[in-house]
Amino acid sequence: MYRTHTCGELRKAHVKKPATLAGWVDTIRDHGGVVFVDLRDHYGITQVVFYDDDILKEAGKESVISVEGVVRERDNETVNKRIPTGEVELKAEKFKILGIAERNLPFEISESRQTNESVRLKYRFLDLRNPLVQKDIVLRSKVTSFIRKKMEEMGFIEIQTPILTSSSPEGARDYLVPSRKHKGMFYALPQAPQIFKQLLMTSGFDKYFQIAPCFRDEDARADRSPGEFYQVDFEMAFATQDDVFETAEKLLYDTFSTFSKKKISKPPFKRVPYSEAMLKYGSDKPDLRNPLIIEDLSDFFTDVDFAPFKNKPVRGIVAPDCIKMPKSFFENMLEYATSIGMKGLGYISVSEGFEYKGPIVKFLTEQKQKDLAKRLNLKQNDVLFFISDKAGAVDGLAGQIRAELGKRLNLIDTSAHEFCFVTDFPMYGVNEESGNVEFMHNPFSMPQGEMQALLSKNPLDIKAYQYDIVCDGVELSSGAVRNHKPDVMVKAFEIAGYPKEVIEEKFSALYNAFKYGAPPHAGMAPGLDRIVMLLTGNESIREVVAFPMNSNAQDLLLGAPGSVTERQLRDVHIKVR
RNA sequence: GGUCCGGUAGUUCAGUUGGUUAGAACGCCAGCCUGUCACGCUGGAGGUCGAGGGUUCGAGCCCCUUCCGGAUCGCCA
Repeated sequence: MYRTHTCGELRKAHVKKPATLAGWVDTIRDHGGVVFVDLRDHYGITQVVFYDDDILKEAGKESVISVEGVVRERDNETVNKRIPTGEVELKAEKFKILGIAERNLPFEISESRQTNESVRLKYRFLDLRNPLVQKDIVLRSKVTSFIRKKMEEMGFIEIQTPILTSSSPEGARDYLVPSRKHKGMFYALPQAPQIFKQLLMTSGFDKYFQIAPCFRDEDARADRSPGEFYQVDFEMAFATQDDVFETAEKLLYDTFSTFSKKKISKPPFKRVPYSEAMLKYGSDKPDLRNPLIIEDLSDFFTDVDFAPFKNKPVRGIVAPDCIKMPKSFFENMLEYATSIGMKGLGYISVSEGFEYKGPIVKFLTEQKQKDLAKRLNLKQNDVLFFISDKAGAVDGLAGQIRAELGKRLNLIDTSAHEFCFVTDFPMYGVNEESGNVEFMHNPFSMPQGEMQALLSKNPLDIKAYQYDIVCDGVELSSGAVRNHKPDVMVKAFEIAGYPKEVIEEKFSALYNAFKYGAPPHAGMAPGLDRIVMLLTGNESIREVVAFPMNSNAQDLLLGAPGSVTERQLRDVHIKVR
């Protein structure tokens, strides 16, 4: 028998009883004649006492041992209040080495999080021994299990969809798998189970979900794994956008309030139309914990003789109490503005006695100053920042300034999680290079107004039943009410410049299925990795993945991607140039 | 593919204006130590300063090329 108890288990009640523990040697404190060993396993740490200081010569730190002994109460002065087992210790009588560890570890286990990431990933099995690293993976498991139960409670059934499939209508680059039996043909790994879940709806399943692996061959970011990630993918038949929102609210509110100590925004989550999000927050994934709001001041400057702003899109952000900030704050903000491509960052500060100061003031008449104060409800000690650029860029820049001001002025309430739905995404947009009308997002979303809108409206004015769920400025997922009507689909594609044949060829499965009677359906797919990332407060998504690839899409532990044999290549009819 | 930041001991980092034998902490090794809990004390080993080239009497430091890592834009819901 390797153990009778785990290393997190022994308490005062076990005193004087025999026990056998097994685990990793965490630290050794050798006092000559008495040796203290912290023995660590998945469940915790227990102190083991040896009275022979030669006994551990063989097994150094991180070796795996099994120790038989008697549980003993610790003296008052020697109780360790920092660990749950700290009131007792195991007096060792016999021990066995189960797995010896090399002496020169690549890093100290307890400090692995401070170690260079490529070293951590190469020795991920050691990194994961760090309880602080392991606990995030454990939390992920609990969250996954909770979500599964929650979805089932709400009447969803989990169905696995194929991993070896063909390309899906998402816009990313596919991972391709060459076919052995069909020379020159390829499978694709699913970017999402999009088509399959819509086919399930057409097949008569009512509420589907899946903790689904998704594969996209695109570059990584801090909050985006390269290659693969998991979505809580769900779809509902006979459902409206509001039905989906209600489900998402229940799922996310319950999950977050169960696993986070922070304040969670209560359902119903705020609905922010896309156009409003872009104007007020300068982003389609606004962080609502940031109280700053962007104001459109373009019309205000039409009669002001200041060339950089006159007849240009102008945005303003009022930063309360910002006047107290030192000169360096304004210099640093200007530096930041320049670094994101702005030509400058004008501002007006409202100092004592409502006196306006700042580089822009001299261009404003007294009346204009009054108008501005009234319009923006300016208060003493406010600073008003101006952002101006061409129409396509100004919102994004204002959004970045808003985020940066929020951060530097410490305005973001980090004790809360704020959810919102961004709704009413435009169906179409204009490609800046070609000038052509294109699908802005998923081409399979239902246009608002359906056929009538497609026939009568300017394509650029047509909105889609397409939405995102955003938490703290992190996009968790997008979703949509799907277009389940073949004729509307044909027309929608026609507007984006695709003939009917394109649908028939590239998306034949869905198109054909819908010809045999499809229910209206809608869904979304919150990213599991991002949910866990928010819940654990990690900046990097790699902290919540057991075996993540590095940002260059390599698995440093197993060595993927790696080369294969000539034979393997021949089997799948591949010749590498 | 572009931009920015970085690469010095096993790990995390310091390294002055270009100037003697490149340092610290932790880890490792040896010795001492019977109540520590990140034990302590004494001593020791450990370096292709990412690689290549250049400037110079002299390069960790300056220049060029290149490789690697991270962030970010493009890309991606």
